[in-house]
Amino acid sequence: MAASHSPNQNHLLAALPKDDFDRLSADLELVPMPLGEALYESGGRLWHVYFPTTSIVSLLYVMEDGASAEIAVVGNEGILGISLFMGGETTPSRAIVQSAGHGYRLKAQLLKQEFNRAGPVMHLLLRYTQALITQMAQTAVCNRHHSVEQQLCRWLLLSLDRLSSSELVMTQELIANMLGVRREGVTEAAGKLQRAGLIRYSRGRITVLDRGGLEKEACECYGVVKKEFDRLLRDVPRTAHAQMVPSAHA
Amino acid sequence: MAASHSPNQNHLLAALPKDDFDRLSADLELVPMPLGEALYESGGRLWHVYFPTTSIVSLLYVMEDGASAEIAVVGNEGILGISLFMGGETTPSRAIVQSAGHGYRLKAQLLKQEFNRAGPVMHLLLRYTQALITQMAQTAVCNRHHSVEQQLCRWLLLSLDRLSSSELVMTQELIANMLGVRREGVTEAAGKLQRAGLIRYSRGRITVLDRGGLEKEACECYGVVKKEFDRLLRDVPRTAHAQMVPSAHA
DNA sequence: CATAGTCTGTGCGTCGGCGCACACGGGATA
DNA sequence: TATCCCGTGTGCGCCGACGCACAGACTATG
Repeated sequence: MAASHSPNQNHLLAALPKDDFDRLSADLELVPMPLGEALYESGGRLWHVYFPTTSIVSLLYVMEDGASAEIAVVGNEGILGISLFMGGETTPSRAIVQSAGHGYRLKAQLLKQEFNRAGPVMHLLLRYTQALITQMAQTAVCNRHHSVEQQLCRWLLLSLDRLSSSELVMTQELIANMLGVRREGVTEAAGKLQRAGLIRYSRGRITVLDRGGLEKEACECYGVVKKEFDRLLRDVPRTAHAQMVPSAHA
Repeated sequence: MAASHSPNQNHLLAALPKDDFDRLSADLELVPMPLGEALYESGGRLWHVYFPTTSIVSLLYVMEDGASAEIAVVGNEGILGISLFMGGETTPSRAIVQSAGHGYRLKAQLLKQEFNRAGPVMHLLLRYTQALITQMAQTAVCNRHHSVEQQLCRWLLLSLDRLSSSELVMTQELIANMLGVRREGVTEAAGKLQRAGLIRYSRGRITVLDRGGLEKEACECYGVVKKEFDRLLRDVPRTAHAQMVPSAHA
């Protein structure tokens, strides 16, 4: 598919003031982000930051015994690699592409320079980080108190918000890994949602039929996080820079 | 007790370059932080930031139905009110004093000014925030996968690290609220630890007898977080400013 | 010393999630 | 078309945590 790509598809990039954006745009590199790719490994160095456009990436913590849990999800609203400008040179989490698509990447050094100008770019990045923190915290509470079914709803909604379509390409096994629960638990919860007419799925394709219904089934965690993202990133000007980066892809 | 107080007891303050510290020191106000006090309410505005010295504060998320969970703990290694400089004017979490003591507070406006100088103070605060993020993320995973007993051990160790003594003043009921579990669950876990000779307690006083033993019982989460804090805040110069703020307290 | 209030111990029944095992079936491949 | 594999459905037994109820036991207070 020769769909047109533009950095504007990423909300953070789109929100940059024109001159900041212009300075960076030549160095933005369009990259495909295939399902399952690991952008960062736990403890690894950060060579690039990524601005997803049509992909979704999960931040995972993996434990010694192999058990894992998603602590946040990043899509076209955000950026991957915050620990770069927060000060640690490495990231403690894994970043795994959870929904294939594209994104723009930027050399770590360049983003750092930009951040250190201490201007609008910095403040935008910090606000986004604040929103991400909220998501992590809410995930912690959700893990403590809510049922697999509620969490599945929350997770589907978070993914939906970051995609243009209402179909997710995603096996139950993968979802289980993200949520840190059993695959069978997901099967059961998903079955319930399907019988209720909220979703339909088969072999790795999930279609959301009734978004409102999902929201009612989900725990409050989804709403809290969404509201905070909206609040923190709402009043940033959606500049929508006119020019397109010469999309140097296959 | 006329114990001497000094801003140096807070690691972040102690790590400030001398001239930055000097600029702030006159505005640092020593305040008592009694057990149970709420420094921030969820959604409230931040009028001050706090640098605990001898107290410990928990960041809690409280849900609609009243259930709660601690997402991070802040003691003399840190600062409360990070959302101030991250960009949100409000904080989404409650901050409750979990262990009584003292701390220094600073008017929000002043810290913001300092942060906006975009110098060492800013970088120190961002590094600390990065460490805090790690703690939150690890808490999320811990909530998902670990038993009440393991989490209790982790929690005791985190508290211990932030106190000079090995005695915590803390009822099981309170601990249960922090961990987001049943009080009876804490009773059971604590009983087990006591029978194993790791701790001793009665009516709100917990004495840690065998720290090494606790570390063995705890899940890896404690170690991961501690290591990351050490890594991120290790190489900050512990300047230990000579002068004392005229401690204007009762 | 008596009393009240708080903190801790303990014993239920219940339930959600886990780990395991295996059956079914659609899609791709040969 | 025959075969294999992967994704999904389902049925166990098990265990940890929950909710509830109540019994000691220590402390503070008058």
